[in-house]
Amino acid sequence: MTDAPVVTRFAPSPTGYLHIGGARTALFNWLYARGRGGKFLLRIEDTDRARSTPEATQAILDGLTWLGLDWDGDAVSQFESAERHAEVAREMLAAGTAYKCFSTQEEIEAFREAARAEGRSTLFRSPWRDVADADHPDGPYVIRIKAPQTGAITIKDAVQGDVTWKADTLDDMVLLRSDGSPVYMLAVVVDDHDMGVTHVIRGDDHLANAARQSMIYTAMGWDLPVFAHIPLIHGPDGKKLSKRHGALGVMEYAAMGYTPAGMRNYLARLGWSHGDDEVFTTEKALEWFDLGGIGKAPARLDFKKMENINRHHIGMSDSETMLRDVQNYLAAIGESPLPDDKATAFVQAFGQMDVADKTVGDLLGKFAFVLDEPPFTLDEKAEKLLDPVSRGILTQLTPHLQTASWNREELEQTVTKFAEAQELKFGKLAGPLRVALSGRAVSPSVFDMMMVLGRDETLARLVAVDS
RNA sequence: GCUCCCUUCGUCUAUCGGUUAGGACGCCAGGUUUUCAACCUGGAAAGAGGGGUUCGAUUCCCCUAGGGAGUACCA
Repeated sequence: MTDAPVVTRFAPSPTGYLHIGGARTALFNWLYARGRGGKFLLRIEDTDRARSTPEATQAILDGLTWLGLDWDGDAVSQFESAERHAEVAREMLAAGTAYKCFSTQEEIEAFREAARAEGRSTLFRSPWRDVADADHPDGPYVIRIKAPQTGAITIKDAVQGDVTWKADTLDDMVLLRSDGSPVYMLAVVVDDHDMGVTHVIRGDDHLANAARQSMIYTAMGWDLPVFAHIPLIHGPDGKKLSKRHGALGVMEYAAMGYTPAGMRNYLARLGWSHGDDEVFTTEKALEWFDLGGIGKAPARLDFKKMENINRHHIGMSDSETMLRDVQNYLAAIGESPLPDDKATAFVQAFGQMDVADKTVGDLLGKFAFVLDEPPFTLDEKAEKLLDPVSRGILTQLTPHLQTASWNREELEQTVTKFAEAQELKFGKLAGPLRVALSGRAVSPSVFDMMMVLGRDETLARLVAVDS
């Protein structure tokens, strides 16, 4: 490892929400930089004016924020540096590493068609590459790089290893369009250089671009960053991610009840490994993450595993974090947040109980007994459990609880003894008791609920079912 | 078409020339239980195919097949 401070960046195009693949790319960059005391920058690649929207930019920022990935400084707009990009193209022109090309798009298209028809390479060879200024016509032109025509270009990739292209398979790409606007390939390189980016960690759909980009670095005499092209994420069916199966925005994952901590863990584990470690905190990920642990093959999304990881994180979560996740979850599904009193009740209850659910939604269901207001409306199952006979039995149980001291051991003893005295299996008693306390047929342990509810509320709920 | 990348249980992965190929999710069986879940025990389950190199290949090389990406005056 180098001693120079690490600078990474995440550079999304603001054409939609932050999807799961982008989120993972951002996470890898964040982990790498933050784990080494470096900087994590954000650059919005908004040079495609037609497709870029401020709403999308905001959605991406929101997604990153929800995931817990913070960036250094303000997100910068690539479009705003257009003048600087053009300046570099002109510098290259002056240095002779680029040239003006007056071929029209029609000419180029015609060339390519002919080449295709004859089975030749479709790489365009501009006739203007070596034409002297004096012989230039007075018309629109693009600036093209003078790509090397012999030899080979090798980029060292931290994930893919050395990747080599023969020079004759690379063409003189356009740097500056005829309207004077920079092309993406130029913009990224200039921005990455100007921002001091030391490590470019991005999807491997950019691997081929790296060869082209390296020519610009070389032409300008700039140091190349370390490249790390990570494989894309595929849907559960192994196909490229699409809206049909999981190319959802991260906020939709929030709405499904995944927590940021769970997502970070799952996403980190998808395509990266640290031995056999599966469930780990973000602190550990920061400590362990490195480029060498990234795999080369694309990984599929597995919701079952994601749920499992999420469950562990809900189990590990502290109350305050869990409350924040709950509030974000409610916002994501379009419901109003818990009001203060319920939030407090939730925090208290969560702190007292040892719970772990797959999703925040499931968790909330578990805490319905503390969040819902009695009297409860019972569903069919609950109604069945709380039949008149059961109500009568609960009424007999109440006085025993009245005199019990309120700790879990004694409560268990009291209830168990009572059941024995009534010649009832404990399960027979637990059912009605559960319904009385929670209004539902499914709930946490009845003793957990009694402890959380406290004596007064517990007794009140028992009395309420006495009819 | 051309260029480049990828390929270990169903899935995510470990292994960095010598292992009974390990773990996790999921699945199956059994156990536990106070509902749901969880939990415990056990089990089935993998090196795409073919050639090399080597005393020895999952591991290194080549070919094939199958995936993927790029090939723009898009990003």
